[in-house]
Amino acid sequence: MAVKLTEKFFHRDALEVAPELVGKIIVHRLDDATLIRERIAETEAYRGEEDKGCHASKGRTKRTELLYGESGVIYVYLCYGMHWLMNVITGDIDQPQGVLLRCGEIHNGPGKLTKYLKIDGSFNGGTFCGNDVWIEDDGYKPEIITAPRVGIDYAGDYWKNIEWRFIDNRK
DNA sequence: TTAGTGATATCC
DNA sequence: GATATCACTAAA
Repeated sequence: MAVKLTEKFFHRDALEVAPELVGKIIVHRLDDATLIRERIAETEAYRGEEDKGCHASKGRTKRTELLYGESGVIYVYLCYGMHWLMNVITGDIDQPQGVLLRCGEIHNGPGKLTKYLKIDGSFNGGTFCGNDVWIEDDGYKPEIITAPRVGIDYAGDYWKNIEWRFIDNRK
């Protein structure tokens, strides 16, 4: 019994959505109808302009515009010229918040996750509520542990240590 | 540990 | 137009 998540699921606070996304299954349907599935093992919440780890903390730009937009939107970001990091936008319009899908159960690391799922920049601005990429709930209830987010050393002690990273403890 | 990679933002 | 930055990975 796999239930496809709808816009309603994403239209909540990032801090509610992020832990609930752990254990869900992301599905990508290719042109030839092949389904690529991977269970999400780790997410991170990014929330608001005051969150120094969030791209939107530097202000609203063309790049971060999506963060302010509709929930359920896919925000794909090219990092270090090679790796696509995949986010889902949550919350209300004009609130820059989202959840980074940091890694899957099989393929650890955000770069590997998107590579396996064949996600790239062409998905930026898409939606998880469409027919190409979506997220399923098959009833799996992971044991979730929290941890400080990674890769935001520049964000200062407060934001650096806040535990907005959610990991499936089964890993 | 370090090199490589490219879009973005920020500085001229 | 130029440069500094960056939520990473692979190779060594």
